[in-house]
Amino acid sequence: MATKTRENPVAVESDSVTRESILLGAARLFRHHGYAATTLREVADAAGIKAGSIYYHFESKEQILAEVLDKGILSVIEAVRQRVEALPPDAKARDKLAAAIEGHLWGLLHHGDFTSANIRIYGQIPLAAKNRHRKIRREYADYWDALLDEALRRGELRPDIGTTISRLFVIGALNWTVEWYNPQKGSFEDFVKQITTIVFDGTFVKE
Amino acid sequence: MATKTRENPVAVESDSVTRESILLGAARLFRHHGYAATTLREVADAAGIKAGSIYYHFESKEQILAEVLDKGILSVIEAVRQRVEALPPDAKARDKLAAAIEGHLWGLLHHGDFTSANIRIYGQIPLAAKNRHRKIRREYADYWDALLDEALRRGELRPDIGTTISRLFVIGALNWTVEWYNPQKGSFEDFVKQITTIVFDGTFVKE
DNA sequence: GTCTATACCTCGATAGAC
DNA sequence: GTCTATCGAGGTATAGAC
Repeated sequence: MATKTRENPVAVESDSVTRESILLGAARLFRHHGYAATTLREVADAAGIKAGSIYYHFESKEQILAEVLDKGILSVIEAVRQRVEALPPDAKARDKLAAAIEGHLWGLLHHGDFTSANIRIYGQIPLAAKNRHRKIRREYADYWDALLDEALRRGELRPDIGTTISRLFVIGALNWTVEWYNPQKGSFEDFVKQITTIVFDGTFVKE
Repeated sequence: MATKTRENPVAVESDSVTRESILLGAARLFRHHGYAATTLREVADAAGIKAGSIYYHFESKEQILAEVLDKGILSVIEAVRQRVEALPPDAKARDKLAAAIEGHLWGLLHHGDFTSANIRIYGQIPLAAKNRHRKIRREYADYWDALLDEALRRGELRPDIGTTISRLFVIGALNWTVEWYNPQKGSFEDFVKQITTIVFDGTFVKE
């Protein structure tokens, strides 16, 4: 991930170890206590420094929030894109969506502090932070809508359910798994398989 | 809802208008800003009184939190029980679960500030508050597990997916609808029908 | 039952030494 | 690059008048 704060011509690197450590600690604290309840003294503590030192790396608490939110959604987007684009363009919609689901779950669950923080606190952050983050969320939603529209055109998706409601329901359901997924109760692969089955074919047996 | 703070023999009524107004305002503020970020001055403002006056009705901010959380989940539990128990005991599992889904969505979406506050902030509240609220959550989960187990025994539910994972996935997905449901885009009945279809039979057409 | 006034605490952020 | 010290603002909660 390249920095946004400086624009050096060569080898951009504001990613010091301390900086990353601040972000990770902040993500974990935001996830479990919320944004407002998390103090910069706690964040500093988690990173092994004192509160004042944070301001060498970040301009404000809100800037930390912005980067935590971005890291969360970008983890997911990157994993999804990677898997979907590995398929041939004419692959079946079912296979593309399965790849998207697997990618979404992988990014979500392998960066749990960032993704859970994003999901949990997005509805509660200052309006300015929300506005800044809205665009990337919109882009990710559009990506899914395109996948679902394609599936609908090919006759693979139920025509009696709108693609918008499908997308909202499915992404919401997937996102919430970060609240209850337990890696000790079976492999990630099995988990993905079960979730994908429910999303595609439901919980009931076919008649 | 009867009060918990007093135990009068007859006609328990600590539910003054002001008290209810404080709870509703607090629920809305908790929902949109989180628990820690919400100040008692704001809660008082929403109720049309001054901050100090809150302490005539509540012992502390945490007591307000506890009552908001309870109201949220109890709205849902009551609606679900009502609908399921209106069916004959030998009704098909599919019908019982449809009733449970409809009840869950009804309670959830008709008390949005309380239910959304509950869902959004549960992961972020002080540990003491979490411990106090855990029991009722467990009871509601057990209720669903019993419904799903019955459906499985009757051969209506997919045997290749555990009832625990089904319950976690379905309740999580239903809960998240409070974040995006828009009553202006179609009737509640249609909404329930579409959600129920996805949960039972999935998003794809049957082969 | 609600008010005003205030005690006491902790927050985000800044300044300047090292 | 991190520290200590501190500012001003705003938090929960309490006390006592009305």
